[in-house]
This record gives sequence, structure tokens and C-alpha cells, in this order.
Amino acid sequence: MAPERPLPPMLERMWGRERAPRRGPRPRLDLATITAAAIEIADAEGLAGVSMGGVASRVGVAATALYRYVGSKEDLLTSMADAVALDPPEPGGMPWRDYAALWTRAQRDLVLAHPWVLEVTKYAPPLGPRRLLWLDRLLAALAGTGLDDGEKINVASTLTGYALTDAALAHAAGMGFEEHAGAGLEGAADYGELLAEVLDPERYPALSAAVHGGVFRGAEGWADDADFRFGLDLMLDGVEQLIARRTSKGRFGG
Amino acid sequence: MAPERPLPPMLERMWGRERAPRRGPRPRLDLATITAAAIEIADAEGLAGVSMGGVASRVGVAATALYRYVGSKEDLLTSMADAVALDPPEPGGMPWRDYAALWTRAQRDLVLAHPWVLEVTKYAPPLGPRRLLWLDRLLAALAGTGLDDGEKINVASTLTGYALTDAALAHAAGMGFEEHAGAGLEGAADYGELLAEVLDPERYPALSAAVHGGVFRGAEGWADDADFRFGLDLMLDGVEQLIARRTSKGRFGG
DNA sequence: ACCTGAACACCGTTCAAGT
DNA sequence: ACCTGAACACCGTTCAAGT
Repeated sequence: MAPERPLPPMLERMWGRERAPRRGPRPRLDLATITAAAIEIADAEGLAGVSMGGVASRVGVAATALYRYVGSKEDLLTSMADAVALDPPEPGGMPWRDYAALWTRAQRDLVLAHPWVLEVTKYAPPLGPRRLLWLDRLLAALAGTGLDDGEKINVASTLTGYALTDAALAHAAGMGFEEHAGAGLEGAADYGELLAEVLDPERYPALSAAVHGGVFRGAEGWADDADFRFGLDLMLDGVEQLIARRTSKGRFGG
Repeated sequence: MAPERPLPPMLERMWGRERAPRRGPRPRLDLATITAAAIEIADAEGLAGVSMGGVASRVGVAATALYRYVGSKEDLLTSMADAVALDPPEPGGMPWRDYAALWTRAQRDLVLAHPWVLEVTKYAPPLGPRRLLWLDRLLAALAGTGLDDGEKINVASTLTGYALTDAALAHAAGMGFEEHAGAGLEGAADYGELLAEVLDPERYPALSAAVHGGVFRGAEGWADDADFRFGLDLMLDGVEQLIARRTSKGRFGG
């Protein structure tokens, strides 16, 4: 009803709703510029390389000037996580299952291209313009399925979670276990070898058997693209079954 | 073959394999004590409250003494993430689906009890004794299903990812959007209200419709226990279908 | 061999002062 | 109104010195 409710300042800026300032010098920056600079640093040096001072000097300003545009470093990270998302693929007339697969894969690829997203994502519900656009498009693709809105939202968050988890695994596997989560694994050989070294077969019978059977000795490693499709199909099968249940009960119109 | 390969020092300590020191004063601490102190702080004040100095003073030692037991703060966080896991439920003779549901729910509850786990989990493959025990028990529960080891591992990581994602969502919903990811949402009312305020129905048609339809006006909120079961069943249905496929092809023995 | 204390380099954030 | 520069409180980590 009330159309002009005051939003939190950070949201105002993320949605480009800053009220034009009356007098004084014009601002030299905006949130988008600052965010883009921070993303460049994170892509090049990882999230640890992102400091307020570093971002500031990249946009040619004193560190403290950033606080005109950003409430805190946390704010900046939130903005980065939204801005790094490209536009979602368009559903067109695609069958829901094809689109959902495409949509999930695109999210996975995004994270693989910007691994620092894994450290930034606090799993907070999306509030930025790009992330919400992604959500909108999946809802649209599920329009003809007979699922209700709540179920659609649940499907979306389940798929997003899967994309994140799988990307994290693939990322970890690609690191060769040298730089692992700070666990001090410099030069450690292979995941499977480490497990074989460390596991007591009496206390870890099933896992030991799997390790000695060679589960972790795959060609490309154990988190390759086939693994991604495996889990994805598994979930989409579940969704499909749910849709079939809904449809057979005759809930078509709404 | 070579039984005494030198593991990274942090792993040695996590697995209690520290070689007994020859001479000099006996150590006053060990990794478990330090880790427990850090966990207590994180539970009470959040992860931001965990500093090397704080942990040190809690165990009665100078900050710099911790570096006898821990290579870095990252090491300590890794140890915390493993140590916080309780023992997994025992499969007994339970049907695989019941156990998988129990196992996933227990992981979700663990994260809800220690929300800082979400910030610490870099999604690195597990290497600690507790996390690997969890993995072992799920593999054991899936023993009779005809899935191969790789598939079982994939099921495990998919379910773990779901537990994390869902816990994060439930945690976020429980926060009432006051302290959200630093997005500056102090005093912001309701998630649905915020979306209604911010979304342009032309650019976000499907999502706008859902919002105005009241998806985010659930009784308990939109990330309650029913939602958890919804997604879980969805995935277990997928697993069940896969198992059915495997079984019907006659791959029983191995 | 373990622990301390001083020291280093760095960080996010504040605030008063300039324009 | 925007930006600067000095300053503050706090970090993780090192290193030489004690016992």
C-alpha cells in the first residue's frame, strides 16, 4: 500500500534507487564501480586479497571514502555476490526439465569461475537484482507443471544448494589438495592415499573398503562432470515424480 | 605399502598420532583442548568472536603459544569443524531410506545448533576422524542397495550439501532479517514485504506473482520443517529410482 | 621442548578537518 | 556533500629470549 517505504540504504543502492543529492560536489563513484573493482581483485587474488584499502586504491580514492557508498566491508561482499551473477538463461519454450538442468549448471559454472563466491555466500535468501532474476526465471519455467509456488521455491533452493555444493567439490578436487582449507596439506599426494593412510579399517569398515576398492582413483578425479549430472538427474527425477503425482490428481487450473 | 609416510602435521594431530616428545617440559595443552575452547567461544559469540588471543586466554596461555599446536588460525577452524560433529547415528538393520533421512536430518540439526559451521565449511572433502565416520556409516547403510561405491559417495555428498543449504535457509529465516549477511537490513520487516517493495513486475513477472500470492507469508515462515522434508523426499525418491534401475538390471552380487 | 613478551605488518572503521 | 589524513583498536604471526 505505502509505495515509498524507506528501504535499508544498502538495498536502495543495490537497486539503483539512490535519491539524487541536492548540492555539494558530485560523487565520483558509485556502488557498481566499487563492486566491480572488488570483484576483479577477488578473481585475481582470491577473497583474502580484497581489503578496503586495496579496493579504494584501485578506484583511485582513499580507503575511508568508500564508506560514503558502503556501510561496511560485509555490505561490499554482499554486493559482490549479487553483481557477479550474469543474466540467467531465458526459458523460451523449453521443457521445464531441460531448463532446470541448464539453470543449475549455469550456477555451478558461475561459482567455478569465481570460487570466492563459496566463501561469501552465507546462504542468505537473495535480495539483489541479479539473484532474484535467476529465481524469477526458474519459477517461470516451472509454470506449467502444476506445482504450487512454495514447491517451486523449494525446488529452486534445492537446486541452488546442489550447484554450490558440487562446485565446491569440483573446486576442491581441482586444487590437488595442496591448498586445502588451510588444513596444512602442502604436498599431500592424493585424497585416496591420505584416507588409506589414516583410516582404521575396524572403525571405518565401509569407507576403508571403498577406498581400497579405488573409488577415489578416477580418471579425472572424483568430482567430474559425470558426477554432477548424476546428482542433478537424481534430483530432477524426484521433481518429476512430484509433478506426476500432482498432475494425476487433476490439479491443472489452479 | 610404506606404512609410515609423513602426514601433514595438522592431520597427525587431528588423528591423535603425535609422536611422544623426548625431553624438555611436557606440553600443557593439546589440539582437542584448544579446539574445544574455540568451539565454546564460537557457540557463544559467533565466529567473529574467535580470535587467537581469545582462545589462548581461555586456555590460560599466551596467544603465541597456540602456534605450538596449530599451524595457523585456518588450521584451528578446520579442526573445529570436525570436532563439532558428534558420533553419527548407527544404521543397525534400518532400511537405507530411513537411515539416510535420519543421517541428513542429524547433519542439518548439527548446523542449526552451531551456525558458525556454515561460515567455516569451505566444502573441502572431509579429512577429520568425525566427518569420515559419518561418511562411513552412510556407506554402510547403502550396502545392500546395489549402488557402486562412487554412486554411494555421490549420494552422501548430495545429502550433505542439502543439509547445509537447508540449515542455512532455516537459520536465515529464524533471524527475522535483522542481522542479515551484513546487508544492512536492520529493522527490515518481512522478506516478502521487502521483495514486494523492490520488484518490478514487468522484469520479475513470475516472482512478483508468487510474492503477491503470499508464498512468503507462511505460518512458521517459509523454511520450516515441512520444507526440509519436502526437499529430502525429493532427493530420496531420486535415489530410490536409481536403486530400482540398478536392481532390475540384476546387479546384485558385485 | 615449551612458553613468553615484544614487535611487525596489516586491517576495518571513526572522526575532525578541509573543499 | 564529498573526500582526505590522522588516529584507534585490534588482528595473525614472527622471532629472540627465557626456563
